[in-house]
Formats: sequence, structure tokens, C-alpha cells
Amino acid sequence: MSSSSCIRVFADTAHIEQSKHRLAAAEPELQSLAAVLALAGNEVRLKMLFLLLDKQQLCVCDLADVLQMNVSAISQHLRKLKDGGVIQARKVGQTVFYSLSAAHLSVLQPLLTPASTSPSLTPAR
Amino acid sequence: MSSSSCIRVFADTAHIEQSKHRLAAAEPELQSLAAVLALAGNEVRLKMLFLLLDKQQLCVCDLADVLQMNVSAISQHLRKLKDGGVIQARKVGQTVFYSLSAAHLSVLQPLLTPASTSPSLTPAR
DNA sequence: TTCTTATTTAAGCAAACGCTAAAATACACT
DNA sequence: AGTGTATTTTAGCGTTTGCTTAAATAAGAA
Repeated sequence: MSSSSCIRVFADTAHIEQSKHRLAAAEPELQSLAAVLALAGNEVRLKMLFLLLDKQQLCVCDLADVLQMNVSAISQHLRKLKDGGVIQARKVGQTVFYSLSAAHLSVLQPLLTPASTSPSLTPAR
Repeated sequence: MSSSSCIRVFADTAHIEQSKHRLAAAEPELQSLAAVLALAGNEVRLKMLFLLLDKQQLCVCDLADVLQMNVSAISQHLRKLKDGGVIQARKVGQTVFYSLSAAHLSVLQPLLTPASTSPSLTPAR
């Protein structure tokens, strides 16, 4: 039934079929996980998330200051993070404060606060 | 000393400086973490990692079969993962078996096996 | 209202990405 | 040697990314 790429005599078709099914079952989760990881997989955006995890709330120009980058570039990264549901915006006057949103935080937080295994991402308070 | 993007009268320069220092300290780790996440942030590659976590070892054409993709495309993704130190290759005859390498596994494994919190990525054996 | 300030948006562009198709390499078998 | 299989590599191409610059919104302050 399934078209093989190679002619493996001893290839176990059973295992391959099993993998296909497991993959199909996990597909939607993997898809949304990949989207979040793609967002966090950019160094600038990962730094933003790191800073937001530390500071709760930061405005655009704070981030621009800390990251030493163009305000426009920062704003565009923030937009992507917001569109991905990773952060949320709160406007206070003319300044917009961004903070981590609950969604996907369970995947991001352990990455940026490696508990005891990896030593140094969380500075001692 | 630090050039501000905005003229926030009540901006606390102290906090900003603090963030800068924390960021500088975490920078190398964030950089390598971002590299790994960028690799995992591609849906095809994330699926590969998911399958390798489940099956320990898979050859190129197995992956091509399961993912229903061109062998060449698969091979190119595998190369990126190998270059990033995420997987390793073992050649057995003419077939090359790929498996997860120890490096970075501590960050990838929890993503793909969400323990108890998120329910369904790990199918019941 | 006019003048700043904070942020977003749009346009442009170089670089990176991910795929396809084709050629190259490597290994086994006869 | 020659044939077939598994994998990699190369070149090409369309798409996406991430930045810069400039213009557009939005909201205080004079």
C-alpha cells in the first residue's frame, strides 16, 4: 500500500506504519509547537522572552534600549510574538507594555529557567 | 552613558541597566539555545525529532517514507540537524542510521514528551 | 491646534530557507 | 568490471525572513 523510497528487504513495514500513525496523531500538536519554537528560535526574540520572563512587563523602547536595536525592528518582532499568542499588549498612554501571555508559557518557561540541570540561565536574585 | 530610544521621564534606568547585564550574562546560552530552537522550529525537522525519540534510530529512507517527502529534502534537513549537534549518524552498509545525540537532548526531550501537564504527545505504549 | 513622543505600518532589499531535479559518491552484489 | 541501491551534494528557484528607511497613527503637552 505505502510507496517506499527504498527497496529495503529487511525493512519492517510494520514499524513504519506504526510511526506514520503516531505521527498523524501528534501532527496538530507538533504543528503548533513548531510555530512557537520558530518564534523562539530567533535570537532577538528569544532574548525578548528572556527579558520579559525576568521583568514581567516591558515597553517597546525599553526593549530597544536593552537590545540595542532599532525601535521598528523591535516592534516587528513583538508583532510576530503577539500574533503567535506568546505575548500580549497593554496600552497605558502612548506607551505599550508587553508581557508574556499564559498560552505557550508552559513550553517557554522551562527553556529559559533550566531549574537545576543546566546551571546559569537564571541569575541569583 | 546609554543612548535611549525614547525620552521616558519616569523610565527607571537602573532596571534597564540591570536587564542589560543579565542579558549579557545569559547571551552565550541564549545564542546556542536559539540555534537549537530554530532547528526544531521547522515542522518537518520537529517531526523527525519526534520520530527519533520514539524509534531510537531511523535511516534516511525510513524518514522519507513516514514523512512522505523527497529523500533529498530529508537528507538536507538531517544535515542541518547533524551540523547543529542534535542528531548523529551511524553508517551500516550503504544505509545511514540517524539517532538523537546527547547534546541538547535535555532541551528537546521535554518539548516532545510533555510528561503529565500537556496530555497527548506521548501515545500510550 | 501645533508640537513632541511612542508605536506601528509600509516599502524595499539582501540574505537565508526549503524544495525540486540532476549529478555525484559510496557501498553491495553478480 | 558492471549494475543497482542508499545517500549526499550541487545548482536553481520561488518564498520567507529580518533589517532599514520613511511615512502613518495615536496620544500627551504647550
